[in-house]
Amino acid sequence: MIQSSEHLRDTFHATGRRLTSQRRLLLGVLEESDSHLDAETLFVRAKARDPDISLATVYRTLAVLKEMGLVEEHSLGEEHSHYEAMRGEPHYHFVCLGCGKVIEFDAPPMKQIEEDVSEREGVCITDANLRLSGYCAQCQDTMGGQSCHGE
Amino acid sequence: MIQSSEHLRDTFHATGRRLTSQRRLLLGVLEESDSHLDAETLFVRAKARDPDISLATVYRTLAVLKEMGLVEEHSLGEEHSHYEAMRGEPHYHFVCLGCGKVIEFDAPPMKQIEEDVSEREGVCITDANLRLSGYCAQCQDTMGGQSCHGE
DNA sequence: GTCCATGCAAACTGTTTGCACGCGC
DNA sequence: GCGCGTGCAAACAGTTTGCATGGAC
Repeated sequence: MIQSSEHLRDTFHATGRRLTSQRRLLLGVLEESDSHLDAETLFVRAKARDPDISLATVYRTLAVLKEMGLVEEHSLGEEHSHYEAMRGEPHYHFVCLGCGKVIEFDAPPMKQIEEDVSEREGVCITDANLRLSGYCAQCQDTMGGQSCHGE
Repeated sequence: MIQSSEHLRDTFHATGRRLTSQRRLLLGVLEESDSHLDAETLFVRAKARDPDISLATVYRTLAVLKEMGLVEEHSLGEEHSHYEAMRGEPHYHFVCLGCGKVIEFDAPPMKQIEEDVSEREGVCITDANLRLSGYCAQCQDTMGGQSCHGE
């Protein structure tokens, strides 16, 4: 969901917010980085360009961007949150328990699951979060594959 | 995965661990409770029966039970973790953003998704975590349904 | 008797907040 | 200039850890 600078300003304006240099910087770092950043990493990378930016601003900005739908928050490693800039198509994550690598993928059958659940339970679904975990190809090699499945 | 007391002792023994009264108590509370408990709630309920139990023991025990596969950890409310006793069949969760209610459901198409991903990406999947969020039937009524979907 | 498990309190991590100043508009 | 956004430091919540004692086996 990368936007031109003017459009971006409007987007902020529309909700009574201001487009500050810090917010622009943080959005930039998020969009440049293909991977999923945690707040600390985002802070470090932003600080490299603006040494005065504070961690509190990172958290506050992430909250704002999330509220505006420009950024998504994930609990990938169970521990702390990771954030990524929205790029339109919904997608899900596979996390390698060996090396921490994250693979994104789409899963068309999810539509079906959502429909089933929302019909059967009478709920309305606004968000779907799917996280698979296991071992990536490299890690399986490294470990001799003994970690794959319980059997 | 409810076990008899003797079998339970063996299960602990097999990994060089001991079956203490606290561990038995915590497992009991987890199994009795149909819902998903956070550490604090589990602590309070356990404390009602054994006023001397400490929160640290709750956390240490949960870590052990998780490692033994007797208990599962979920990040349901994004904030802090929830735990539930394993009951065999895998299942997924819907969380109501309005009232926090959790609905469990099964989703057969998940099998297909797992196969697709593991084949396409060459990974081996050991765990699948699916969390849908939205609004339950009651909350939709209460709010006049204006919260359902973006449209 | 050995050694794991516990209780307690202090430490730690990730995140949030109060306040005075600064900057977008 | 008004008011949101910022930096800083302190507060906070959830979780972990060091240490001496207690209990399982």
